[in-house]
Amino acid sequence: MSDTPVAEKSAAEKPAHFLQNIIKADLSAGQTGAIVTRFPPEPNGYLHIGHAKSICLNFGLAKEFGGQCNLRFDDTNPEKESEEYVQAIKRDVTWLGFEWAGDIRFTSDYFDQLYAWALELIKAGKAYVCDLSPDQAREHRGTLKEPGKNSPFRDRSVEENLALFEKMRSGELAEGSCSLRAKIDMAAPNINLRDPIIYRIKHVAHHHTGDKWCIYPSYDFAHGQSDAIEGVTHSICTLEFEDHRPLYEWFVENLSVPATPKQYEFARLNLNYTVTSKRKLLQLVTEGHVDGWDDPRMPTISGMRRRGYTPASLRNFCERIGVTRSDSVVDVGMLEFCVRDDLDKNAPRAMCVLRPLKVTLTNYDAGKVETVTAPGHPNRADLAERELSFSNTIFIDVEDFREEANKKYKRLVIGKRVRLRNAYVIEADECVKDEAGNIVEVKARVIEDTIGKDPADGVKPKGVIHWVSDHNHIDCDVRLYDRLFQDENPGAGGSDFLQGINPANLEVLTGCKAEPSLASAVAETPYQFEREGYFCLDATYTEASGKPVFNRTIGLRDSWAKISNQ
RNA sequence: UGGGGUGUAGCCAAGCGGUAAGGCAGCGGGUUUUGAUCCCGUCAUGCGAAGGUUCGAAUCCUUCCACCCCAGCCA
Repeated sequence: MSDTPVAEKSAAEKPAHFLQNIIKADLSAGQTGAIVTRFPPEPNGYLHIGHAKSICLNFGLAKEFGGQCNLRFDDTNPEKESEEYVQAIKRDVTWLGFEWAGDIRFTSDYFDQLYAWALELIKAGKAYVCDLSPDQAREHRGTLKEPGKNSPFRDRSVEENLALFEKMRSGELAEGSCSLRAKIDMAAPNINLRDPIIYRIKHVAHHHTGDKWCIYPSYDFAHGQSDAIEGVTHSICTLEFEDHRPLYEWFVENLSVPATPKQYEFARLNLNYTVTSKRKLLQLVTEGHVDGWDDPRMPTISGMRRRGYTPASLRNFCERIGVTRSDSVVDVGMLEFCVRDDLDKNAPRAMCVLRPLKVTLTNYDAGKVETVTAPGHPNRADLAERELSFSNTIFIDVEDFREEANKKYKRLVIGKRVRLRNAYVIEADECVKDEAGNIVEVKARVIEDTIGKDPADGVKPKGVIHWVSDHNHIDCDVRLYDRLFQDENPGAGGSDFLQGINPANLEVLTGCKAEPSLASAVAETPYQFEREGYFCLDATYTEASGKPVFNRTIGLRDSWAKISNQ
């Protein structure tokens, strides 16, 4: 699946989006040689589905146009960042199927150069050390409608600024006591141009540079220059950075950078019934609403991987939703379609009875065991067949038996026949109940010579159900995941997004019975449990419980649910 | 008129002056040893609104409306 056994549709017929058009134009105008893009996450959390869109875009564009895409950690704020996140991000990008050009890059690798450029700005009279406190700086900044006021420290001499900046660097000054600002225009209608802070004091160790620095460049001062250092031609980010573009360009124009990268913005991905803000995801983890960043209910890449989503399905999803500049909210149904689409084509089939009901086949010899073979996939001859043991005691799902039912119900009913998938047709005679009236066993008969053929008497079964034999099966637990949120837009209108959590987002089933082929299941590799959905062995819970635990990736499309609910 | 953006079906999205692609969802039907898959059909007299230009406008012009982003020493 991750390596696309069934080819992903080529994008040949898909119309080009605006970034592809821009690149085509740049290329044909000789505007650029091979393009260079970059995926620049800050290592302050785990990657989620929204990042997947950015990853597919940046790496996809580089691949499509024969260029390269770098992986750069935008690590300018050590307070929130950590090595754990760096490792998780690398793993996720790789898992998604992408390979970055050369070594991993860190913005912090450029701190020396960035510092030199700050000096350059000071010497050119284009930056100054400002002693305003954060609160005072805010007051001077003005508002959205009113211009700001110049800082009283704006006209310090180059020499004084140089000396002060050196004091900032050497650690003599306290955090917040001053900052380095670019001297642009306090009356600019674009607030980002009102003398933005480009270096601040943080007496914090950095996960990558250790204690070397106690001043750190801001995002704005680091990003464009880092792009220039790496020769990035097309620096693609999300719409909220649109207002930063003039500043991005200001630095590129006013500094002796080796290249002139250009910034382009696209609309970030929004998915209904889920949240993708790092703050909210972090809260779900820290408050224990889920079991961790890789909980299968999380929209993180690691969560989706553990859930059984495949790299190809995620890539296909990102391809289908398109790339535009208009805000939109994609229906999760679209994601679910892509997951099912890939899994249906590639997942081997197996049978697993989630809620077992014993069926005794009264006309089948008690000691007899027959081996029946079943295809690995209904239309994939390349997937290995599996062997099933058929005996006189089997299990079917409680949902697949009723004492009586109308014609719409195509499963086992007393006096009626049903096909056991890959095996015999059986007919139910009676059921046994406990004192509480619960059905605990069904007694049925096997219709002779019906493996691979219809009953000789011409009475065909109405439906097909799955089963597992008592003689040979494995016991397992199954976790049925549903959407984490029941609200389409959790937290809408300023409400607490946690109120939108779906209380039924997980149902743990114990005592499930799976066919023997599942004993060799490998974690995170998908199976279709026929008539139930797609499942994969969990990567974490297995060892703890002693029994294998299967995660439901997603159920099959279920038109029966519509019929039975009406 | 603070600045910057965006409006095409329930959702995503093509279209760039020649008479509204495609996908998801939905609906109807067919095949089927998975109520799955697959296949067929159907789904905008309409492009945020109103005017205007034109033989012809989603595409050009004007005005208006709605929504999103920006006032971290976060990214």
